[in-house]
Amino acid sequence: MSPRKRASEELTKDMIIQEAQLQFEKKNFRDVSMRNIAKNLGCSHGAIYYHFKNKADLFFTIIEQYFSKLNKLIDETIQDKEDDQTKLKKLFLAFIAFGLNHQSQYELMFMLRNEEVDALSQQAANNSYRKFAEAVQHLASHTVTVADIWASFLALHGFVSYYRGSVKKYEEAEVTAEMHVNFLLKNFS
Amino acid sequence: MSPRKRASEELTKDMIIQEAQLQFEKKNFRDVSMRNIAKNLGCSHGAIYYHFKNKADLFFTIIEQYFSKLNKLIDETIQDKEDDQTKLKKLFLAFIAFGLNHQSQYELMFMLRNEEVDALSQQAANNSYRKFAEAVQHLASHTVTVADIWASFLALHGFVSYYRGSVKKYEEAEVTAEMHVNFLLKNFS
DNA sequence: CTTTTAATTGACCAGTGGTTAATAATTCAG
DNA sequence: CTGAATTATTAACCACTGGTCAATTAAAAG
Repeated sequence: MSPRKRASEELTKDMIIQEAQLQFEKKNFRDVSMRNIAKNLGCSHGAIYYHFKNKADLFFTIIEQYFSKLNKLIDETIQDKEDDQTKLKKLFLAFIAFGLNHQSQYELMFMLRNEEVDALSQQAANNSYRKFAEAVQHLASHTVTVADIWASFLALHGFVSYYRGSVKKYEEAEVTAEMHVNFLLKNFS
Repeated sequence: MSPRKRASEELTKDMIIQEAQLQFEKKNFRDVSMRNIAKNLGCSHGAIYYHFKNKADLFFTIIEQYFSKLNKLIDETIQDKEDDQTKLKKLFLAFIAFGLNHQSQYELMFMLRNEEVDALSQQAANNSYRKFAEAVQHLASHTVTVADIWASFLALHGFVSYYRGSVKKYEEAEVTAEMHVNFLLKNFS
């Protein structure tokens, strides 16, 4: 009946992002469907494809904010007024907390390999890791090898990868997380 | 035309498992479709559902073998004729090698949470972990806490979780794997 | 006022896992 | 040996998925 809406009802990128983000907070990348986003926005799913190339494109746009969020988190941890050892511990725990409190996003950021937008996503992930690595280097008392930093990152990643799914929020895994981090910190003191 | 095949052409559980396994070696759980399995078997996909409750059921049947394989791997490592420290290192590397050489299977074993058959799969995973933990306990020179064993498992899991997707075979990540394991072993000597 | 451009729809494609009535081959019982 | 019960299979169907595209209409430009 109306292959174009009135100006007041027109769709914007922001509206789509907002709705997608809303659902993305409670559902996996795979469980959020373009069709359902469209339905909640009161438009056809085809309309979304006018604003975004594809699903990966839309969700990568969302994910970018979370990369920034993570980067900011790393920066903040370094600037804390505490001793380096404490800060290092906080950095590790903060990463885990981020991963477990943004599980759907973390999955897309560090677990899924998206054929399409992968290049961009990969770059952002590398960038975040670089920040992480610099922070560790800076906070570790003795000189640490890049290998050890990478190993500790993978270990944290392992924790998040495992507890996502068996836990809804970081708090539920807090105790175990601390033990995990203590294990890792033995190598940085 | 023929709602039942001649006895000689009848479908068996084994035939289905074989074909599914074949595809599962090269494709994800998600990328192997019941319909394609059926096509390659020359039957309709509905027929498979006569033999297996659903996709998860079929694939869990396959996965069971891989849990056994992993368990055997752990046992074999302990029985090696080497010093404990070497065996511990080999155990860690063997786990990584298993994960990276059976990526699709590893995903289903330790990464995906299957609503349906999850109880069984989870149990098998716990069982394998128990074996792993016992082996570590036995091989570690000093007494180690269960927390440390769990932490090291998660760290190995993190390595596999990361390198799956960026690597096709363990060999491609061998060097990095060794560094990762050395990092972990510092806590067990 | 007309033309151009931008945004939207809805039908469509090819694919997914899963269900089920109908049916034919096989097995079982008398 | 025959007829009934059982078993295995098919094909049509359901409700989804991501994605494309011609047609259409609102708005903007000339």
